[in-house]
Amino acid sequence: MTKGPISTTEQSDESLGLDDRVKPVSLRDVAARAGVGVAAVSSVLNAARSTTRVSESTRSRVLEIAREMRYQPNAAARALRGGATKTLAVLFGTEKASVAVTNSYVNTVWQGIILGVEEARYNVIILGEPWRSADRSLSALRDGRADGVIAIGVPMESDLVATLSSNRIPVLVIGGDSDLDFVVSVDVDNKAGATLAMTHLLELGHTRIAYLAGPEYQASTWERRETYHGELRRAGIAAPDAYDVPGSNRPEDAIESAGRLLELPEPPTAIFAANDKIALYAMQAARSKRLEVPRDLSIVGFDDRPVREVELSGLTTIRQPLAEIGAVGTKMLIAKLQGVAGSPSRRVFEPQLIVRTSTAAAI
Amino acid sequence: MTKGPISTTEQSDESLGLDDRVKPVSLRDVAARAGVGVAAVSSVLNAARSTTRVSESTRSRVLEIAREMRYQPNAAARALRGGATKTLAVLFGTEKASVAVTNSYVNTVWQGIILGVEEARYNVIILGEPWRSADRSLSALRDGRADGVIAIGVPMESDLVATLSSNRIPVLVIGGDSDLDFVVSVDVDNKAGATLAMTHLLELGHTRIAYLAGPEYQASTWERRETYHGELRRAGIAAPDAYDVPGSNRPEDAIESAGRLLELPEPPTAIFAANDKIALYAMQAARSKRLEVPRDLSIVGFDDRPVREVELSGLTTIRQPLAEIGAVGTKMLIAKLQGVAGSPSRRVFEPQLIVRTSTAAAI
DNA sequence: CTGAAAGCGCTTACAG
DNA sequence: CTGAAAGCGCTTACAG
Repeated sequence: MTKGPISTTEQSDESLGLDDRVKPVSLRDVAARAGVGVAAVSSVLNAARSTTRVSESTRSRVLEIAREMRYQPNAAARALRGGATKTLAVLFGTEKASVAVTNSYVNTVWQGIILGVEEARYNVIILGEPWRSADRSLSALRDGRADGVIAIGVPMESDLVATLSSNRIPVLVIGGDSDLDFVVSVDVDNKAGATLAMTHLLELGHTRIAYLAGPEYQASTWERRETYHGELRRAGIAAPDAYDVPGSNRPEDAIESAGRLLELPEPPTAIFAANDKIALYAMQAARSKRLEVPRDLSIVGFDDRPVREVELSGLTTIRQPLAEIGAVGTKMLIAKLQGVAGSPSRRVFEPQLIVRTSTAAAI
Repeated sequence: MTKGPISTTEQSDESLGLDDRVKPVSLRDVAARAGVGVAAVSSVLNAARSTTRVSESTRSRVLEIAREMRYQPNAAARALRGGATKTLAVLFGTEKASVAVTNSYVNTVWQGIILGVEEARYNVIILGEPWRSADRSLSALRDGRADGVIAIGVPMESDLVATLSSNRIPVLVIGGDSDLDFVVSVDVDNKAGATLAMTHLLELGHTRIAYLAGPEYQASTWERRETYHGELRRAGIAAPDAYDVPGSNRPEDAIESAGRLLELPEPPTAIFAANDKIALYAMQAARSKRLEVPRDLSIVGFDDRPVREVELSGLTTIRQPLAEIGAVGTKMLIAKLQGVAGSPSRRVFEPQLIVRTSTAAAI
C-alpha cells in the first residue's frame, strides 16, 4: 500500500511488477472456448429451469471447460437478474449490531447461525446501517444483497416482520413467534421453562415467590410472567401484586426493581428472574441489602448464557439450547428459500433446569 | 408460509390479501418524476466523478424527489457496474467459520470489526464456503460481493494474502504483518508482550523458565519465542533446549508437551505459554502431576481472552486490546478503500501485564 | 447544462 | 437441439 495507490484504475499494469492478476472469467469466456452460446453455458451450469436444452455431449464439454477455466458466476450479476444471492441478512432487535454482538444470548445464537449457513453453503451479511423502522429499511433489504432475513430479538411492537412478510421477503424470527406468510420462527418453550423454574422453587418449599420481569417489549417476558402466575394459582398461592415487578436490561432499573421487592413489608423468599442478566442484578441488589443467597433469598434465572458471570455466581437457571436454536432456525429459513416441500415453519425447543447454588429450601 | 408458496413468481398478487408490496423505486423512476435523465439523477446522488453536470436547481429538485420516493440504490447493480459494495468479506484463518466464531480470540476481535464497519456504514459478509487455498477462493472474492477482505489468523505459509495483494484486492491482516501492496495490518506488539511476561517471571526470581509454544504456523508463536530466548540471554541465563517445547491448539498435544517439561530431570519453575488456551492446558498438566500452581510452578499466558476459564483459573497473562485491534484495523482498511490520503498501513498495539494468582516468587 | 447510449455478467423467454 | 436478444439497475464516457 505504501508503494502504490489503491485504485485499480489509477495505475497501469506495468508500474507494478507483481501483477499476476487475471480478469475473472465470465460466462462469455466459457461459451467462446466451448464454441457455444452463453445461454447454453448458463443452462448447463444451473440445474436450469431455462428453456434452453443442451445435448449430453455439449453439456459435459461445457462442464469440463468451465471447471478447467475455474469459472465462478458473478454474484452481482445474478442478484441483479433477480436470482438468489444465497445470502441472509442478520438483523439484531432494536440494538446496533455492535451492541448486540457483545450480548451473550445473541453471541451464542450467532454461532448456531454460522453453523447453519456453512452447512448450506450460504452466506451471511450484517448491514452496518442500523435498521430502526421496517419502513425505512425495507429497500435496503431488497437491493440485491440478500434472499432472506434473520431477525434476532425484534421487539413485539416492531412492524419489521410484518413489513417483510407483506413484501414477500422470507424471515426467520429467533426468540419469537409469528404465523404470517414468509415467516419461520424458532424459540425455546417459554412456558415449559418458566414451569421448570417455578416447580423447582415450589418444591423447595417457597411460597413467597416474586417475578422480576425482562424488557416489556419482549414476548418472552410476557409468556414467562403468565406461567409464573399460572403456576402460583395451581399451587393455591396468592401472590401480592407487588411481587410482579418490571425489570429492564438497564442495570440501574433492574437493581432498583429488585431492591423494591426486598424492601416490601413481607419480602419474597425467592425470585424468578426473566433472564440471567436480570437475575444477576437481583443478586447484586440482595448483596447490597446484606441478604445472603441462597440462605435469605433463592434466585432462578433464564437462558444459562455461557458467560463467566453466570457460572461464577452459581446461578440456578433454565438453559436454552441457543446455538441449536440458531442453527436449526437458519436451516429452516434456507429450506423455505429453496422451496423444500413440507419444511417446518415453527420449531420450539425444550429448556432444561440447571441447578447451581443460588437456590435452597425455604426456611 | 403455511398459507402460500414462497416464491414471488409462483403466486399472483390477488391470491394474497395482505400484499402491500411495491416495486423498489429505481433511478429511472426518480428521473421520470423529476423530468430529467437517469444520468443526471445518478450524478446528483453520487458525490459524482461523473462528467454529467447539473444545475443547482435541478440538483436540489432531484434530491428532494429521491428522498420523497425513498429511493435506495440497488447494490447489485452498482457492484456489477464495478462500483463499491461497501462490504468487507471476513475470512477466518484455516478454520471453518463455525469453528472460528467459537474461539474467544476471534470473537473479541469480531466485536471490534462490527464496531468499525458500523461507524463507516459498511457491511460485513461471511462466506459459507470455506476458502482453503487462495487460488481456489480468489474468484469468490471478486464476484461483486465485497470490496476488501479481513483476514484473521491466516497461517504464515498461506498464499492468501499474497494472492489477494497481487490481484489488487485490499486486505486487512489481523494478528500478522505484511508489507505487500494493498495490505494493511494490525497486531499486538508481540515482542513487548513477551518481554512483559519474561520480566515478570525474572523479577519473581525464576531462572528455570520454559516456553510452551503455540501453533508453529502462527507468526506470533515465533516472535514470542524469539523474545523468550532474548530475555533469557539478557538476564545471563542459559536455558536447556528442552525448555523450548512445541505447543498446539489440540488439547492432547499441549497437555503432553507441558507434561514432558514437568518430567525433566531439572523441570522449570515457570512456564511462559504462547497463549491463554495453552497456558490452561499447562495448568491441567501440572495438576495431573500433583504440582500446585503457583507454589510449585508459575504460569503466564498471553491474550487475556475474556472467557470464564481464564478468570476462574486466576491466570496471570498478557492482555491484548482485541476489540480495539479489530475496530482500528477495520477502519484502516476502509480508509484505504476510500483512498484516504496518508491512512496508515500498519498499527501495533501495546499489551499489558495482568497479574493474577498463577505466578509467585521462585522458591 | 442535459439526455441518450453503452455495457457490467447474468438468465430466461423467444426464434431458428 | 442451439443461438441471438432483451433486460435487471446502475455509472460513465460521449453527443448535443
